[in-house]
Amino acid sequence: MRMAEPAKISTEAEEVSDAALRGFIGYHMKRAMAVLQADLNKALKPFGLRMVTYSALIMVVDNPGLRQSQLADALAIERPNLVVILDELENAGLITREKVPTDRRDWALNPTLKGRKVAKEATAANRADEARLLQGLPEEERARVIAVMNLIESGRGGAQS
Amino acid sequence: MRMAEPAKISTEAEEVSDAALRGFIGYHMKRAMAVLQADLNKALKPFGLRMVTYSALIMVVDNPGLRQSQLADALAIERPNLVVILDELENAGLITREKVPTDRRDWALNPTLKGRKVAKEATAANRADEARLLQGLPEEERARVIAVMNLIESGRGGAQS
DNA sequence: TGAATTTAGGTATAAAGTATAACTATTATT
DNA sequence: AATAATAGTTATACTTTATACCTAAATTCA
Repeated sequence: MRMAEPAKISTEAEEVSDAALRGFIGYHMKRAMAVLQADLNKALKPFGLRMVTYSALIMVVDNPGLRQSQLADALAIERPNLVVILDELENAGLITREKVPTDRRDWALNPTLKGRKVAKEATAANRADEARLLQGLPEEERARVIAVMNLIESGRGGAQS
Repeated sequence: MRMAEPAKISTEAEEVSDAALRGFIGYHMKRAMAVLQADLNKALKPFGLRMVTYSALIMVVDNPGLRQSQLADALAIERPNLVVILDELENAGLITREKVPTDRRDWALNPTLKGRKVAKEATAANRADEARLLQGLPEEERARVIAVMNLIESGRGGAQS
């Protein structure tokens, strides 16, 4: 057997290719999410909202009276993390937390008038932003993508050990 | 004008609906990404890799000799954050950092034999995992989703202030 | 009933991801 | 030669996400 020669080491990489990674749908999703999230957060800034606080606000507007743990479940957020999000919305005067007489452990979440107004305006801004990002993608195509996202989401947790 | 009566406050939310949020493609993407990321990380654990370290390893295997800043650009990672990722791969014996004689500021990244082997195995695991998540989604549909992800990614940064 | 358990909201804390400023060594510019 | 620019790095901070634990209140059940 010959003496080991040093392995041929490339030291020039003219063209960097991510072709292998592009074979994965997750790679594309992660990159697209980064752009989308930065973009939406920019659109939400004028309303003093982030993506998470926007989502929470919309849920409170659409489901007045819901409890924090219901909201945490619905948004797949851990309860401790939801606390600061709701603090933020409450301090901004967008929602209220009110004791529930029938179960004094609970707090009912309700939107304020301002909360409803801001939710409406922020939703319009978000829609406009997403429409711009999708650049006239046909609705049918959009629905198809959403269906695949739901398919992925439903496949939760089945990885082999 | 009448005295303000307390607004009618709902305190029972039987069914929590996220219908409004489901109108946004970003909402579905975020939820799907959370599942996909947790799933892939589980699949990568046996190899001592995370999603980021896997991506970096694949890039080094496919582009031997590339520089750290090229890699940072390709993966859209900030240089300082890449350092610890490469430390991790180097400490695991999967890649090497070698001084480049022609420019002594540079470090050329190259995979070790073990790195190539692990990359191959981890890629197979990832592919299997993604296939399971997509549950036999036709290739054409998959390509369609990727095209939309690329469309979103290309729309970077145009939000109105 | 009273004791143990569960649940809701909250605090504290940690790990991971992401971003910026600034430093050293080296190379390029003028 | 002086200045500027670049590669890698360190330090740091902010955000996101996760876990353990605490209290008050309600529920279970023996």
